[in-house]
Amino acid sequence: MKIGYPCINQSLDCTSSRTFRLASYSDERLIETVQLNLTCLQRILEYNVQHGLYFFRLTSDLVPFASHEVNQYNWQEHFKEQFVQLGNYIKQHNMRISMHPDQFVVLNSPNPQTVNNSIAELVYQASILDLMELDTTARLQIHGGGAYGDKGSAIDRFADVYHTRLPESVKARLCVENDDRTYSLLDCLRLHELTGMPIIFDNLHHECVNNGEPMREAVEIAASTWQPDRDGILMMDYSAQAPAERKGKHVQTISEELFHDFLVETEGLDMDIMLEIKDKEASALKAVAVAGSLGRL
DNA sequence: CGCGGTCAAGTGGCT
DNA sequence: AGCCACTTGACCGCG
Repeated sequence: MKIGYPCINQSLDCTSSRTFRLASYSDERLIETVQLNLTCLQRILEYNVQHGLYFFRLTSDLVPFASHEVNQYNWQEHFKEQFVQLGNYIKQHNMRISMHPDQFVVLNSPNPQTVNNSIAELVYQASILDLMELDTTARLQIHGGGAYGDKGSAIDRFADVYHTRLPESVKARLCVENDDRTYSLLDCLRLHELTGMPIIFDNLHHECVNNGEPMREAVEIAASTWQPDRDGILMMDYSAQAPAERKGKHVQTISEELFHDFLVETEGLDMDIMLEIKDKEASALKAVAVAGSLGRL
């Protein structure tokens, strides 16, 4: 079991998510920003290794405007060697990597431009993992998208785009995550049947939207969609409901007791856990301690 | 130099 | 009807 956190490290004085306004775009600004982001990413990875955190989500902002037409610069070639070096470090330390394209990536949108933009963004994010020469256990996670009043049709449209529009580089890494209002675990299972994509499981979203599956059974269902030799073991996002906040809002800091209970409930199941908790690596470190005390690491 | 409005992109639920 | 939340705030103009 590997434990990690997404995108941002709050203990270091750098960010790998630097960007700039579209109006400020220039190739020079791009090169400068990507250089800062990659340098910081290396520092974050080193921090993670030093602290036993072997799962990490790369920010979508590593290369600003990477899928926007304003950016025609061949950053892939310019930073080729640095991506290889980062990938080597990741592989040397046996780290697991994911990326999570943001809410604008919607493969089943009725708007063709939205679909085109979404595919371009997926191609960009897959290319980051390819440039790092990571195997297909490094994944891209997206949600099912909208329902548009007819979820069955939306699911079919997703599968059609998957088969007819996505390049192999994306299909090799894509997985679908149950969300907190539209696509339940069973909806994702339908997408899995139609495409072969594994399902990345989110426990908090499952608490928000489900079809009655107990937590352990839900984890088992999601895990069964992963082919370990090709996809790696189950990836999951773990969070807990922020008390007295709207449904689905993530807590500020981990409850070690709740996390302990979750691990007990899923005893014997192998998975990598991404902590979607506001205070980032602080909670991840506590989670590592809890998992270690249960002999799960 | 710090504050705060705004930023490429979508969707749906809540107030 | 508008706001908010979402994997993650950061940029930049203005006072």
